[in-house]
Amino acid sequence: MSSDHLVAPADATNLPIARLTLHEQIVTRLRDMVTDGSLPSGQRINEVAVGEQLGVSRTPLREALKTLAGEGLIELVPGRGTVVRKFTLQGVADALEVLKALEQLAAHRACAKATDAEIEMVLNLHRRMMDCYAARDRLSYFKLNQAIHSAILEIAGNPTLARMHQMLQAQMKRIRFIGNERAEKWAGAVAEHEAMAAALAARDGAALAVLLGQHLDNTLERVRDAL
Amino acid sequence: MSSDHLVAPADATNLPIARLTLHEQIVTRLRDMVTDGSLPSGQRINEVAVGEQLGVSRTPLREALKTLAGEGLIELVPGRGTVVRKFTLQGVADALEVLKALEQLAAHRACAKATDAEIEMVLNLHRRMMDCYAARDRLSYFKLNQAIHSAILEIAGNPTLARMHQMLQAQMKRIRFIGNERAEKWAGAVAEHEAMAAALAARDGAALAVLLGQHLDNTLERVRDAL
DNA sequence: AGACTGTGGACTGTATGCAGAATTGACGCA
DNA sequence: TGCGTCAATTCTGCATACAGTCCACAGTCT
Repeated sequence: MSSDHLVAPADATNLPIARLTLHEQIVTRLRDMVTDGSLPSGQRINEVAVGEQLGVSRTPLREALKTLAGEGLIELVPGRGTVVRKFTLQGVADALEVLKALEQLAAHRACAKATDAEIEMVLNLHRRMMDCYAARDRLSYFKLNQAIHSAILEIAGNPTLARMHQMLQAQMKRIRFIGNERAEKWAGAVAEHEAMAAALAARDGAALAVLLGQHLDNTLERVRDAL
Repeated sequence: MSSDHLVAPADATNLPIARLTLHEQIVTRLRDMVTDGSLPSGQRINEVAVGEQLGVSRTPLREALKTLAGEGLIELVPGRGTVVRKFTLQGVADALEVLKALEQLAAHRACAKATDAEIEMVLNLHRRMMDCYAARDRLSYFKLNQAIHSAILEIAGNPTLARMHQMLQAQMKRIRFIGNERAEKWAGAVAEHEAMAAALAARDGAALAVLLGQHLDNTLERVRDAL
């Protein structure tokens, strides 16, 4: 047997291979199902039905539901199971307010400590996002948008901050997704992103924080009638 | 039979009786066990052992562990179970930084919209806490301290904000508890609380935010050698 | 007719059982 | 003595089984 088999194949990274438990996989699947609407908000989740649909037993499914409840995506009603959380306008406003505080903190930190390579990476994401806007590719735009915000949070280098942000972002994902449907709203968001990219390139944390704040304030307006 | 038996006994409230699932009870028990140190940080959790200790089977216990993992109190290691999360100095600093952002947001909101009764309620907690300090009752002081911070978060009237704050506060609880052991540190914290109470009484959100920020910055120093 | 009560089915909450991965400790070897 | 290997044991991950709760519908009584 040639020793080639002992070295990593060409496409392998050196990262430890992902050891996903069933529980974790279910968590991400359910998160996606909430985002894409196959689990409508307010819907009661039937454990046996969803379990069969995903091909898993109730045990890991229930564990996943507990995790998602901790993230605030669903709610546990004792004796009556779980329902997908329903957002009121006020609830969204509240969440966006917290998101704003977190992202502004991240903005200051990120601008202060980002390497040139990291900034270039974000700007690259931004350019690709703009291409998607030009092509009116809403789904790709949306994913890159989230990636940019997450990247800034990563660069800030505060794992706790990143965790909290991800939780909130997951909650808002569904609503934001339906939010940018109207063309003029989308255009507005794009303009804001241009300004934010410029502030980041200039490492102007204060300016970036202000722009992020405005962006999120406007987000509330954009998603207003998506409820 | 006298109709007296049909009315509620003297000590009964009219609130719906708390329907706690086993899962929820286990969550709070485990949280306490992490705080009081009976589950030392870094310790690997043996499901059968802890299950027997609490008198529950592994299923609800595992569900509780998933919840706590979502809160960041413990970590799930695939194939190897769960361990109580270990904090580095940097990790605590990161968490306190986020806590600061959240509490400052809450400070502004709370000062803006609190009723007189709510402010009086917090000031009352504060006075009771000072009594505990005078009596050197560390445990009661500690609980009232947490209660004050939580109360301000409640008054802010943003459930999402309150949720995030509670998660972080739960993480820091253990460390803070060992933090105030030295008398001079305790005195410093007390002085800061006096100033914060005054700012709240004056409904000066900006001042309260600044004071909270300093308080948390100092908290980091106070807990520094508790790691 | 309307309201209340009892019963059956469905679903959640908890316990237990089983298979596979991980750890420990002994043993052999250098 | 130190290190690597391998087997036994322990523990986790998942599935299944059982028990208790909720809900809807039908029957009964006023």
